[in-house]
Amino acid sequence: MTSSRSWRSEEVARNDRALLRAAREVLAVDGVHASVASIAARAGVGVGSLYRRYRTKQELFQRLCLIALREYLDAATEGLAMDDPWEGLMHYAMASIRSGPGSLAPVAGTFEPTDEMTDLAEQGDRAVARLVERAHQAKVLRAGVTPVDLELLIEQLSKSPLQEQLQRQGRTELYDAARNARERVIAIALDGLRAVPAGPVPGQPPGYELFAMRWVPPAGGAQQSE
Amino acid sequence: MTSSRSWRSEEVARNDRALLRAAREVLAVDGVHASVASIAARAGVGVGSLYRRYRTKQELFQRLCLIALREYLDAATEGLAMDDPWEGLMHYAMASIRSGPGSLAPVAGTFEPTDEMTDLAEQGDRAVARLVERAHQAKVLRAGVTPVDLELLIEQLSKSPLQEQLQRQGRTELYDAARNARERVIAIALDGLRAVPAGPVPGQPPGYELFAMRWVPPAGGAQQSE
DNA sequence: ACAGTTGCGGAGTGATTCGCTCCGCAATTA
DNA sequence: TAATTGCGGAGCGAATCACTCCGCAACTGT
Repeated sequence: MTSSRSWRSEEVARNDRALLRAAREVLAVDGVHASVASIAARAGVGVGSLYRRYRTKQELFQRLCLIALREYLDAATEGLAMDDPWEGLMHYAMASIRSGPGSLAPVAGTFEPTDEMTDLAEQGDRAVARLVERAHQAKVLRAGVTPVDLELLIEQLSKSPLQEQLQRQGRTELYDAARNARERVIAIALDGLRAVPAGPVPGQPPGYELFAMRWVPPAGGAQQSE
Repeated sequence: MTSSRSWRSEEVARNDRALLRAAREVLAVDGVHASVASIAARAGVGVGSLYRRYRTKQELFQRLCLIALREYLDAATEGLAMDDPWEGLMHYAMASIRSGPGSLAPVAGTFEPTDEMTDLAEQGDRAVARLVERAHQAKVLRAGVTPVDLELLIEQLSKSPLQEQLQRQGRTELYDAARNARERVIAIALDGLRAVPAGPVPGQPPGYELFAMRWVPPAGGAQQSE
């Protein structure tokens, strides 16, 4: 069961990645009530394959949190490794938003964290504190902003209600527009952290259909998962 | 349990308000899967009272959306009535965040909107467009920001993952700190819309316990609803 | 004082969905 | 061809869902 030469082990790994990605997406949309069936369906595997890898639903979520914490720490240390204080801070923020600790918020507090998890969290917090302090000393970060402010802002930006609704309704034709719009919103919000005025808003101005579509039920009838 | 000196009509109105408020809160936390039982419990009434006022769960949600749309339009027109373009814009943004159209996003698209709803939405959109245009002409709004950018930013800020988790775990002692922290985050993010640099971050710097508590399960054992 | 009215809380109900198990099957190996 | 291995998903008991119904308390008219 360890390392077999060349078998379908690569498909196994691929399935596992798909499973983790699907779990994070479904968790972001459905919250705590996310069902294992929908996770497996989104990953394109059967529930049997899910339960062969994770003995229970909670075990899968724990693994997810552990991975997110690792990405969180990595993002912070990478940011610290950068020379420019502001760029380092933004690297951390962007990566942290992307890895989505915010989307894991519904799971938080539902199980006792392992020692490894608390350890990773502490290391990450220390790195972020240094990141913030460095940016303050360079006068590029707005005065008064604390690490907690930054983390809460990141969490606030982690979710994407618009993209969630789009994928819930299966309107794939608007995915690109939604992603562009989301990047603009994130850029605007993060620029509120700047001590100096920001440049122009990046990307294309979003079309109006993104906002207008929200209230009308989907045409095709494709709702929920698959 | 119900002790009122005069006739119950005032209790009826009070129950109705509590019902609507509870519905919005539960909807924000649980999404589409919010159960009527949890809504009634949070409002402090029985499910029977809920169903006497709203024939079905969807009818309650529709009423909720209608109210949110009205508040949305009111906020925009009030903002337009103000003399200062930036203050008017911020008044709209704050009020819109508070009334929480973003927390209604999960319901959006699950039913056909009534004529009154589309009408309110169109009026509101026009008012917001004027609000944005006026702010641009006064050079107080960052160049390139469109009404859709603004609305999506507002939606992004409408949810409060931290407060949701706190109330899910029943940690009432941190409510004030969480509200303060949330106001700071909102202020920071909205300042990203400014053309000119912003002042200091309002409120007290948030304590670290707000972020540290997230991963440990609640001590008392009070979880979920009730 | 007392029958009538009104709105209340929540136990009960059938249908649905949940997490999870188990098994037939196809693909791979020897 | 026989053995092995991981796969998808039907199926299971338990839990939860939206919703109904009824006994009860608060209040009114006479």
